[in-house]
Amino acid sequence: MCCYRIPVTGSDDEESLAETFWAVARRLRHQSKRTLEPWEINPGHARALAVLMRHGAVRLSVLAEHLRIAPRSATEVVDGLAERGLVERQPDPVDRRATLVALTGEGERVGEAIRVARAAEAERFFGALDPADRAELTRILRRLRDD
Amino acid sequence: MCCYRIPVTGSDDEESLAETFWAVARRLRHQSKRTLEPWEINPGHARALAVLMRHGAVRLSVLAEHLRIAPRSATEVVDGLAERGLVERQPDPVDRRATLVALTGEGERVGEAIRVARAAEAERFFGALDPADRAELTRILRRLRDD
DNA sequence: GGACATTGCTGAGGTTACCTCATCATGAGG
DNA sequence: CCTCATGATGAGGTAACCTCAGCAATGTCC
Repeated sequence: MCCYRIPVTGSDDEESLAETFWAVARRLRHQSKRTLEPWEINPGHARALAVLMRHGAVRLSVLAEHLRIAPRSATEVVDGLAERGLVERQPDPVDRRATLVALTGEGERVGEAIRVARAAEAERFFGALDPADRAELTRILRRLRDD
Repeated sequence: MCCYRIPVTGSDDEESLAETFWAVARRLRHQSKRTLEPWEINPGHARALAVLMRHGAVRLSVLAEHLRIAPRSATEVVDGLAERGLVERQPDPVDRRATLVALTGEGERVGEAIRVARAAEAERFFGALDPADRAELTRILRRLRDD
């Protein structure tokens, strides 16, 4: 029943703007994953590293806030990174309940390498656009982001 | 160590194009979730409904392909939708191993309602742009999607 | 200077949305 | 027919989240 239909070409593409947007997002996400493969690190861990690179040692709860996850979940992310020797817990000197999460030397090296790889990836991805289009896209996306 | 730094303003926004893109994606995703709330349906189920709306009754394995998930996972999605009375399994007349997944009357009503709500949502979201910008965005995103 | 609520982290255990592998029935080709 | 391939699903696993309860350290208020 119903099935004299064009065979599926591989993906659902209705030509709405939103669909196109998500198709691009999917492509970018896949590329991101590939970028992270050399370090065998997942996007969540990479995000945490990025936060620590930008903000230095922070309390676990602050890290959670940045990552927009529950503090309990941040505990697990930190456990994972600590296992790989990329971060370490330190006592917070001003509040002995709290623990600071800090990058190790190795963590900084890896974090920096990932930052560079990510920048190259973005360059490759958006490099399909000429500078004018890139500027346009930036302007339009900012408007959408800022409502 | 290292912490004479600017306090966090609330979110991580480095001004790269990729970051901006993801910020927009996040906003769109949240809005989508809100759109689906009235039907207490999650994005995965909504996607399945959309596939069925577009293609009619299809084999479970074909549905899985469209959703880009494993057939076994599609079984679960269909279970969920069947529980709510939105789809039903039918024997495939040409292959008794296969089962077709078809929308029920209720499923079609809900699917259509969601389609309309989604269209309105996209209109609201991208309505921040004037028609010229919208056309620009479409053009640029298509290029990024199609490499 | 207790008493008491609050805060920061984490153990225990749950949920969701996926996955793989094994099984079972059916179908298709030699 | 016998064998191999295929479609769905049971069993069981994983990743990344969550909430709730508990413990230790802190802050507050009389």
